[in-house]
Amino acid sequence: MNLTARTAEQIGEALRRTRKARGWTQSDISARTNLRVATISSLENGDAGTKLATVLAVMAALGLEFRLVERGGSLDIEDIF
Amino acid sequence: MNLTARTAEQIGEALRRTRKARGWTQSDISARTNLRVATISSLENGDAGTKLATVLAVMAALGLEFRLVERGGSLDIEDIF
DNA sequence: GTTCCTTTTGCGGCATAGCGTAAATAAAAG
DNA sequence: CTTTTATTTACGCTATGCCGCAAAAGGAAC
Repeated sequence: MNLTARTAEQIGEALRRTRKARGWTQSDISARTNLRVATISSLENGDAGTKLATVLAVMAALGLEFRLVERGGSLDIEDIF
Repeated sequence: MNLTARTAEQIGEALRRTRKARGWTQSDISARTNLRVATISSLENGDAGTKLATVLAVMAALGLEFRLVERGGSLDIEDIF
């Protein structure tokens, strides 16, 4: 899974793929975050107007965290081994 | 540098540290992003209401990108070598 | 002290996120 | 196919981001 993101579209895609990998629906995320399903939908579809708080809530629900890395920076160890 | 972030405060801190490491001012970022200095300030101080577009613009100006990784996930290769 | 640069805070304004609710599509299951 | 579930879109609403602009506060150097 490539979870590198420089755009809202890439973040939305990564969140949707992670959610599906967990076997969850947008409704499940909604229940865990108190965000509306419509808000999750908008985020997954790449709305750059989404608030940081919303992104972080969904990330937390999915068990994800951010790493801020240099563009073209070090590879993740799992990309090698 | 630990650039792992789960909160707006951690993202703001990481952005500020990266900016300083580049020897730049908030005004420099402002010029590169067309965001106000006040907006950069707010973001660096951990305002979770900041829009994703704003975060991404500052990240791009700093030459950074996101990686979405599992909490407690794989280490960055530079943490080993 | 003063000067200079940087960061933070405040104001009025416009644009829009996220809310509740609901309906309309889309996709999956039977 | 029909039924069920999932996702998207729309309405009116309140809250707030970001804007320009400005002033205040903080920090470093002299």
